[in-house]
Amino acid sequence: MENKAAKTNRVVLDRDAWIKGAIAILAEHGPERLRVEVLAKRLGVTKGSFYWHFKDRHDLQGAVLEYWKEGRIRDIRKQTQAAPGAEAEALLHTIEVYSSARNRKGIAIEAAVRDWARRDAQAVAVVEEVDAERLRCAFRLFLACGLSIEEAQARSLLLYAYVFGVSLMRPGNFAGDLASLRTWIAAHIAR
Amino acid sequence: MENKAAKTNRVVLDRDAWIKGAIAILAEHGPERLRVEVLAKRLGVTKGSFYWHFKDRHDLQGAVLEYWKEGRIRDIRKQTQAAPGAEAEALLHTIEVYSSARNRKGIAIEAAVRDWARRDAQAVAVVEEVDAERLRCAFRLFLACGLSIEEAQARSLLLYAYVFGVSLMRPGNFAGDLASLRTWIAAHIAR
DNA sequence: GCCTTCCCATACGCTACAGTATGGATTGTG
DNA sequence: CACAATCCATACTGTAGCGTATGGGAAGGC
Repeated sequence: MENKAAKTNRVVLDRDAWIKGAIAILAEHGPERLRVEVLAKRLGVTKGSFYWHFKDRHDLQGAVLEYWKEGRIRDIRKQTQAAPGAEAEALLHTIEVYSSARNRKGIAIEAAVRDWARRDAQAVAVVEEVDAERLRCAFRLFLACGLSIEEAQARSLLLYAYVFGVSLMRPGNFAGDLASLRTWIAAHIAR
Repeated sequence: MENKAAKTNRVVLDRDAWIKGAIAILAEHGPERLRVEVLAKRLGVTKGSFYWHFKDRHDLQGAVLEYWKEGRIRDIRKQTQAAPGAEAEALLHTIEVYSSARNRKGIAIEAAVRDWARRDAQAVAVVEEVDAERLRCAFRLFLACGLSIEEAQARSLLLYAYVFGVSLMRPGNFAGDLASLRTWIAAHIAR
């Protein structure tokens, strides 16, 4: 028979599908709520399937962290690559991309992993690697803009910390025109 | 008998003791791990005591949030009060106090509450009130330094976001002399 | 067609907690 | 001393979730 996928609708998953589902739960409910049975129900299977693909819950957690780390490192490298002479623009672009709220799910995952890292050594290691890579990328851009090593370090740390801060706070009704504030700040950091 | 408190060592608690114990758990293990029985064991009693002081777990959570909010608002007002002409110093002092890692437990609680606010409406309200008050306090200082309303808003947002960011990331071995970087950044924000 | 491999379902025991019911001990008050 | 109020312990039910054991259906190799 050539038409096979018609009748039973049997769901067949691979490790990657489990990891992506796990990350969705991570974004919505945090690392503490990442439960095997809940995830299985979300994917339309039972946990009998889970324990085929993973040794236990901890196995899944490690895979999720690794997956997230790879993606973040790929992303920051892509965002900060700049043609010679265009480093200043790349800096502003990076600030814009990472501090804007349009990437809501990404920010939620980021916050969840960071929260996770307050109680799990493996998560700590992953977060530190990602932090280090992002700082290096920003640092290189500032250096290419002609700044001294010290100032490049200081500005990249300021940039990174600021971007994190805004993503975690709730400016609410503090200022009428938040966008123009952001523009001012980005210029002040990157100048 | 006049000497009574000798034998049984009976532990007697009030609502406040439960709240403080709850905050300790919050700092160490996060809001998700704030469980009635665990807290009771930590305090050396059973949950029979808990349900005398509190209606249920949610009742405790609300009390914890309220307690935290009051403390944070008191603290930021105290830290940002400045004699006329000393506002610039007060700004640097505020940055120093809130971004230094010496207040580790306070930062842990802060992070836990903020994490909590990603899933609980009541926590959201509390965090927003605290954020607003802190932004107002910084804003007033910048205004007193002679800045325009717009720039005062931008700088207070930058200050606040930066302070948050550093408290949540792990600079690790990024820079040799982190302290001097911080000094540079503080000056750059407050200047 | 048959058998092995792959992938998932079902059923089970176990632990951690939330909340309730009830009784016991201590303290204050007349 | 008697008695009520206060505060905690014990025992119970019910739910959520982890991990395991085992069986069953689907797909491909022979």
